[in-house]
Amino acid sequence: MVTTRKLREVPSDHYNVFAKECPARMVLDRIGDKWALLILDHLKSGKTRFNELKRSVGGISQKVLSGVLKTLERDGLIYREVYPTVPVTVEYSLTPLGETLTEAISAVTHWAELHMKEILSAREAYDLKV
Amino acid sequence: MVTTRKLREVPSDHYNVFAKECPARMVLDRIGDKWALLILDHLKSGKTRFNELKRSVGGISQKVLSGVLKTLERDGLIYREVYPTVPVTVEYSLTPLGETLTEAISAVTHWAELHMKEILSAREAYDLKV
DNA sequence: CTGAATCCCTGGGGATACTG
DNA sequence: CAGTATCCCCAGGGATTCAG
Repeated sequence: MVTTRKLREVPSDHYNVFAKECPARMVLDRIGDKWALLILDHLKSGKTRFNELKRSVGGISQKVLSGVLKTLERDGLIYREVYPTVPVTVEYSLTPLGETLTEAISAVTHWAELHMKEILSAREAYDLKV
Repeated sequence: MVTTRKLREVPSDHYNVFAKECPARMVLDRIGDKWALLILDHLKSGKTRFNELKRSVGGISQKVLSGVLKTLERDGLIYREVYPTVPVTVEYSLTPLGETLTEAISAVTHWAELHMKEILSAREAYDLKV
């Protein structure tokens, strides 16, 4: 989620990108945070349980993991299945919608891999000048 | 930029997604924030000056705008051209690299427009159950 | 006009302890 | 096991002012 303090006056003649109705904003808010993409990526390899996810993502706190999972579930991107074993078992997995999203995202990650070096060298060049 | 407090122990047997070398992380950090995508999008329509950008984006402070522009320039995604007029004129525009990125991103924004309704109705359904 | 410098406040998210 | 509840810290970013 992106931080917005007060959301002051937004010129009314201009498409309000903060509105829920802005699709790009909506998706970016979902995948732009520190963890969501990673979780989605791990779920591509199949159903995964909470602690399993926690371990494989690495370095995420329980609070944050459960929070991210909740919003992803709310948006219909992942399933959450509870099995009444003892102790309880919960499995997360991608919904069809979630799968199409990971495919769309792969365009960006692919771009990233392809152009990483250019970015890195651009940074070097920039830092030298400064 | 994503917030990371201390970057504790990350299991060493696991690909460190926080490392600069993780391309996805790098790009997401660049476009995942509140403004970068918007700016990139506005720049698709051609060279734009600072205040022009500020107005058309709407609601962004000068400090933040100049900050985002700086990191985008540093990563080789936008050009910054200074004309020694008086008062000074500065024009920003996409580099070829920046253009390819906006194209990659469009896969996601297109997905967003396509599936927005599904997400919205998933939210409604979820909120009813809770 | 284009920023840089300052001050301030908020909420994301880390650590830890506790439940069903 | 799978979370919830608390506390706390700090970087992002808003508002405002100053400068080349």
